Amino acid sequence: MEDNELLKVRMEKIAALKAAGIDLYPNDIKPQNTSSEIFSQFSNTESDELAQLTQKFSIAGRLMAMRNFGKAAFIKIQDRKGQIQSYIAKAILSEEAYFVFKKLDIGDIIYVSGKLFRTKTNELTIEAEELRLLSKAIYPLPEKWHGLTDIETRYRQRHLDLISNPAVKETFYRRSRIIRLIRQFMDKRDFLEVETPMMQSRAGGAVARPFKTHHNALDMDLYLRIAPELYLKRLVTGGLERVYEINRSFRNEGIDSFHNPEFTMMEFYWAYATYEDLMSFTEDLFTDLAMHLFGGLKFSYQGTEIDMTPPWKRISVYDALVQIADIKPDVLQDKVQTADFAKKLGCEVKETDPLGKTWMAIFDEVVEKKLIQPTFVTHYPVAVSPLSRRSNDQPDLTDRFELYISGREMANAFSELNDPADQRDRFEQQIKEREAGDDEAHEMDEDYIHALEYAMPPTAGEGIGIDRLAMLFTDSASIRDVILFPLLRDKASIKE
RNA sequence: GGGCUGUUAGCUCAGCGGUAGAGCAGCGGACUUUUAAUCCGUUGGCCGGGGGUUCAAAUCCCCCACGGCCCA
Repeated sequence: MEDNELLKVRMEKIAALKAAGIDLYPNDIKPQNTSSEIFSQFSNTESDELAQLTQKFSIAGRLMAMRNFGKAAFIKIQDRKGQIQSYIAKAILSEEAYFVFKKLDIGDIIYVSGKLFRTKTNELTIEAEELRLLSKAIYPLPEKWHGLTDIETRYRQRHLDLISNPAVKETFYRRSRIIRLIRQFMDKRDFLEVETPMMQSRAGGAVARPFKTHHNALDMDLYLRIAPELYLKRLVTGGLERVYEINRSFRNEGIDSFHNPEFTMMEFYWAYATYEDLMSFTEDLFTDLAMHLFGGLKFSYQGTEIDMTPPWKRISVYDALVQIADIKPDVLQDKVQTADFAKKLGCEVKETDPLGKTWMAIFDEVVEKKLIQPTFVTHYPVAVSPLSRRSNDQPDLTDRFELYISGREMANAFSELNDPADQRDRFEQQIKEREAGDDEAHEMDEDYIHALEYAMPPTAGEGIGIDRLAMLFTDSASIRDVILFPLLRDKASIKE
C-alpha cells in the first residue's frame, strides 16, 4: 500500500467501520430490481400515484455520485443496466445505516431499498429506508466529469473504463449481440456449431506466421492455430456438410488499429454450395445484422455513410487492377512489367514471386483502401489461393472472393479445392515459396490431403473477421475498442 | 522497422530555463429535493526512469520504458 494521503483516509474509514462491527464485504444481500427495470415500469407514473405505492424496491451497484446536504443527500447508484438516484435522509435511515453512509466513498458497492418517489425536479428516486455497504473501495475512481480518457489505462484497467465510460459497456453489449445474431442466422440455416483444435502440430489454413508452444508430456512442438479451416473441412468430409465455428485464431504479426494477435473469426463450410452462393449468403447475413442493429441498411462508420443495400458491387481482381489501379491489360500479363509497376509503388517484390502475388501486392497498395462501399472482389490468382478451387474457364484464377467495406477486408471465401492431386501441387508450390524465403507460405499437410482422398463434397467456405465486423457496427476506429483486453506490452508495475 | 507525438496530484489538464499550478475528487465546516449542487476553508507531487548541458531543468540534449497516430 502506498503512503498516500487519499489511501490513509480510506484506511481510517475502514478502521472506523470495523470498529463499529460493520462487515466491509458481506454477501447476504440480493437486490430485487435493476435501474432500467424501475425506469421502464414507472417512467410515466406521476408523483401522487407513486405515493400510493407501498411496494419497496432494492438496488445494488456502484456509488457514482453523492450530493450532500447536511442531514440528507442524493446519491447515484450504477448497476449493469444504468444509474438510478437514491435519496438518503438521516431521519429515515437507522442510526447504524446512517453511520455507514457517512463513511461511504464514491466507488463503493452498496445496496439500498425503499419506496419510489419523484423529486421536485421530477426525477424517479428511491427513498432509502435500508442502506448496506457491500464492498468497500480502497482506491478512488476516475473523475466524474471527464471520466477516464487515458487510452493506455483504459485498456490495462478495463474495469475502470467500464465503470467510467458508459459507451464502452454499450460497445461490448452490442458485440455480444452481433455474435448472438450470427449464431441465430447460422442455426436457422441448419449449420452446426463446432469447436476444432486451437493447438495444432502444423499451423495451416491461412498465410500467416504462427505462435509456437510446446507440450511437455508429449514432448511435442505445437502452434496456436492461424485458422480452423483444414479441420472444418475434415468435418465436411465426415458428412457434417454445414459447419461453423466462432472462435479465436492467433497470428504472430504486428499490432495496429486493425490487427490484434488474437482475434475472433467465424469460419463456415457449406457442402454443395459455391462461392457465388456465399456472396448472396454474405449479403443476407450482413443486411440481417444491419436491420437488427440499426433498423435499416444505411449507417455511418467513422463519418462515412455505408450503404448495405444489395446487390453489392462485384469486381474481379483483374478488373479492379485495370480500372482502379490503372494498369494496362498487357502489362498485367507480363511478369517483369507488372513487377516494375509494383516497385514504382513501393511494393517489395522478389524475382521469384509469381505474377499473381505481384498482382495482389499492387491491389493491397492501391485498390483496397478505395473500396468503401461493400464490394466483392473475385477471382484471386491461384498463386495466392492455395486452398481454393480453380475457375473452370480461367485455370490461373480461383473461385474466390474477398469482401471489402470501408477499405478493409471483412471476409474471405471460396469454393473449396477438393481435388487431392491439385491440393498436393498447390502445397508443393507453397513449399517452393517458403524455400525462396516466404516464411508465411503454407506448409505441406499430408493428413489433410489424405482426408481429401476420401472425397470431400463440393463445398464453399468463408471466414469473417468478427472483430472488424464489430468495429463496423459499433463505429469503432480501433480493433482495441472491440476487444476487452487487447494485447499490450508488459509494464513493469501496475499499481494495485 | 521509420517518422511525428504523448507520459506533471487519485482523475482531467495548464505550465515549456528562474520558488510546481487549476478544476474535479479528498479532508474540515454550513446546508433536508440536488442534477458537474452551492458557499467558506484546506491537504495532496521522485513533473515516467536514467544520464548530460547550465549558476539554475518539469522545461534544452541523449538513452531507456510504456502508449497514441501515420507510414513500411
